[in-house]
Formats: sequence, structure tokens, C-alpha cells
Amino acid sequence: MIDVKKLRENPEIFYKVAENRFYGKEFIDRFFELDGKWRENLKQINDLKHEKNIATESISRKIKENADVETIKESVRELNNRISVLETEQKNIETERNSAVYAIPNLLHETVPICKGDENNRVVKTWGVAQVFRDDVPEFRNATNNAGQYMITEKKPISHVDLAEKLSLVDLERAGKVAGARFYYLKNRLLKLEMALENFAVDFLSERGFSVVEPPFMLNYQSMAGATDMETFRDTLYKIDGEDLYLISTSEHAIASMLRGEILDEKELPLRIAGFSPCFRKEAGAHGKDTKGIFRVHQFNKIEQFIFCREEDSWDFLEELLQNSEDIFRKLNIPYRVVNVCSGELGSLAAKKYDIEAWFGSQGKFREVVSASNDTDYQARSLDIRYRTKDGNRTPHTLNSTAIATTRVLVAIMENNQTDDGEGIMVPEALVPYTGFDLITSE
RNA sequence: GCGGGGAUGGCCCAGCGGUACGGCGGCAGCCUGCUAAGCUGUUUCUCAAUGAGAGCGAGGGUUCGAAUCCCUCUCCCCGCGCCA
Repeated sequence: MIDVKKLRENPEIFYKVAENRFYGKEFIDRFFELDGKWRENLKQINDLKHEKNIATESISRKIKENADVETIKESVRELNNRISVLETEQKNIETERNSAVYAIPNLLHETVPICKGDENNRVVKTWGVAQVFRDDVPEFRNATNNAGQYMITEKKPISHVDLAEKLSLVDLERAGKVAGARFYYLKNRLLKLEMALENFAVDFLSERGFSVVEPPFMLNYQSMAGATDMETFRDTLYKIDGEDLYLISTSEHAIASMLRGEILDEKELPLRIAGFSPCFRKEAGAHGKDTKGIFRVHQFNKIEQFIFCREEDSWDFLEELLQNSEDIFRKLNIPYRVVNVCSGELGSLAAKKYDIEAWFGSQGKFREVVSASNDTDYQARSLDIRYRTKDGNRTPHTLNSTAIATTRVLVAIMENNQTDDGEGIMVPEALVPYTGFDLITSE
């Protein structure tokens, strides 16, 4: 959530951000409407409680003096009634005011492009030599601002769906039978390749100063609500029936809420934590998109980078996270571009977000494989996480970035590393020590 | 799942109907040739702030007054049961 004090002091900043993000301003209006009443009520309640405390204290004194206390008791009962009426009203106002506050998005970093639509994300850089089918060259050149390196191929790579079927690497049909669309059985060498990716990423991040955790795969409402926003709840989260538990859609939320309600010491920061967990997503808004294969699924494994840091350091750490993720894709030799996501496509928690989009030859497109966000103090404030400094407590900044989302990276490998005859997949060199094989074929 | 014991400020711990004790740590100051020790203050949140209110795992209840008594729930520890 945003800083309410800052909102009271500088409403114009928040109105401007709402405009730049193409949000409605009604939540901010609603906040101010309710906040005035809230503060007025609070004053009244506190004054009455003050009166009550004085009366109550006088009772114990009078009892010692053997004086009569019945009339005072009666007046305190009267005060209690008035307080209780106001407090009930206050609770209602507060609930509404808070839901308005939660709906107000984070501030934006000055470098975020102000516009709508993914096509307006700013391309920051490109890396690698992509194999681009002849007909897709214009699209590729456009998507990289003519800066991407590529080799023209005379045939399109086989889609990962066809290739995986041919090589017995996934069973989508039976997964559909037992669980539904967007589920999969991952098989044989593709499973080993997945495990290799996971081990590779865990080792990689350990070397870069991350501690690694496998978090709970479910979180209670309070933790989930602190770590994410209502849009995410609605569109992506699975709820466990009859329990106060939600399946995580990313280990980010489990790591962020790990420190909920705690006060850290400034010296403990930064905290670099990598999470490894399955991610469960409803993909509610994605009907008809990427329906085939394992590109967009309800369940996949992910290694995630997460950082808690001092407020003054977070912009440097965003670059660090991006660099780590880029280095992973470089080691895997997957061509990609990096985009600075524009204001209209940014989630409400993020003040800035980079996406890494890998080249998928069969689709002739760059598609998202990594999201690196700086949520500044927004997420940590909702979770009531603070750190102690000489000059009092502050809210840390939190950042997160994908390292490896397994299914998408498997697809990227399948589409970028096909053998010339289209009958096999070459394992990226960096993974061979982990797989123990360098080729996946039908044998 | 059953029985017993717990949860108190950043940490440890006392209090068990009269408004949170003490210690450790942190910060500020005093003192000292420097350091250490010692001494003093401070340490969470909210508000229209020289003031006031809230806060003892969470939520209810009883009472003029609840950390303290009652109810529900959560988590931790010990034992029993079950179990990959």
C-alpha cells in the first residue's frame, strides 16, 4: 500500500500517477472523503476515552477512601455506550477507507515510459544471435529496433508442442483428462532437463550471494493480501476450499510475507533470498491465448530472486536482479530482448519493471520469460515490515525477479536449440553437467 | 486427533483484576587523555501532537477498570496416537 501520510501531504503526486497509469481517480477521491470523517471520529473517540480513563482511575482512589462510586460507574457506562457507537461507525469507515487506499497504485519511477499497451514497452537492449525464419525478419527487426543480431533460416522451427509430442516429452491429453486444460505430464529427458535448469539456477544464485529457500506452497489470506493486490487474487489465485489458504502463484509472495510484522536491523540488509517453488495460476484472463503446449499453464516451477534492501539502494538492486537474470539466459544461449514496461501495463505494486523476452522461433515473436520489479516500499508497507536506523524506523524496499520459470525456458530451449534435421534438441552447454546428456532425441 | 504446558516491546523475562517490572541490545547525551566501565534519557503504532489514544498471539465476552477472569481460534513446546 501507499504511504497514507504522503498521500495527505501531496495528493497531486498520486493523482498524477493515477493519470499516468490510466487508472481511475475515484479511489483517491474516496480516500479523502472518508479520511476527513475518520480523523474527526478518531478525535472524538480519543477524547471520550480520555474522559473515561480519568473517571476509572478516580474509582480506585475513592474505593480506598470508602466513598460512594456508583454514580461514577454509571457515568462511565454512559461513556462506554457513546464510545461503542462511534467505534462501530469508525470500523466501517476504516474498512472502506482502507479498501480505497489498497486500490491506489505505487508511484512510478521517472524512467517508466508513460503509455498503454505492451507494444509501447521500451526496448532497452537485445542479446544473442537469433535464428529467424525468413518471413519473420521484419517482425524481428522491428521488435529489436533493428539492433538485434540474427541469422535467417529457410524453415520455421518446429513448435515445442509438436516436438515434445514427437519425442515423448509431454503428455497433454492425459493431463487434460485428469486435471484439465493447461496441465501437463512432463516426461523423460524433458523432466531431467527441467531438474537441470533448477539445479543450475540454484547454484548460480547461491554464487551470487542469495540464500535459497523452498517456501510454503500455500499462504493464508493476511500474508497473501499483504504481498500482492486484489487483481492478482481474482485472476490468478487458487483458494483451498474450507481453509484460509491460497496456493502461491510465485514464491515471491511467500518470501515477502516471511518477514511480515518484523522490524529488521539496518545492518541485516540487503537480504538476498532465492525461492524455489511450484507456481499455481488460474490464468483467468487468458482464454484462447497460448492454449497449446506448456507455454502458459496452471502449474510450473520457478526459481525466483527476491531482495529486501534499504530504501536508498533499491534502484541499484533492480539493475543487479536484471543482470543476474540476463546472465542466466546468456549462459543458456537464449536470444532475448529487455523491455522497460510502460506505465499502463505495470502492476500496481511495481514502480518500475523490466521484462526479459526470449525469442521463440516457431511463434516468430519475443515472449516474456522474466519479470524484474522494484516494488519500492509498497509491498513491505502492506506487510508491516520495517528496519531500524539511527533516525527511527523505515520501510525497506522489496524487489523480485524471475530467475528461471521452468516451462517457458524449456519451450525456449526446445525452439532455439533444435538439431538441423528437426529431430532432436541440443542441451545448452551450461546444463550438460547437470543433465549428464547433451542431446534429446526420440531414442 | 487426544492430554498437558506456553505466546508480554528488537531480544530475554516478571506481573495473574487497579492501568507493563527488570535485564540485554540499539540510539542520544553526560563523564573520562582514548577505549572500556559507569551514569541519565530513549526505544511500537495512530491522531488536528508541549497533548492524547491504542498496544501483552488473534477475535469476542464479563467489569467502573482485563496482560490478569470466561469463550472461540491460531501458532509453538512436551507426551500419546497416526503417518511418507
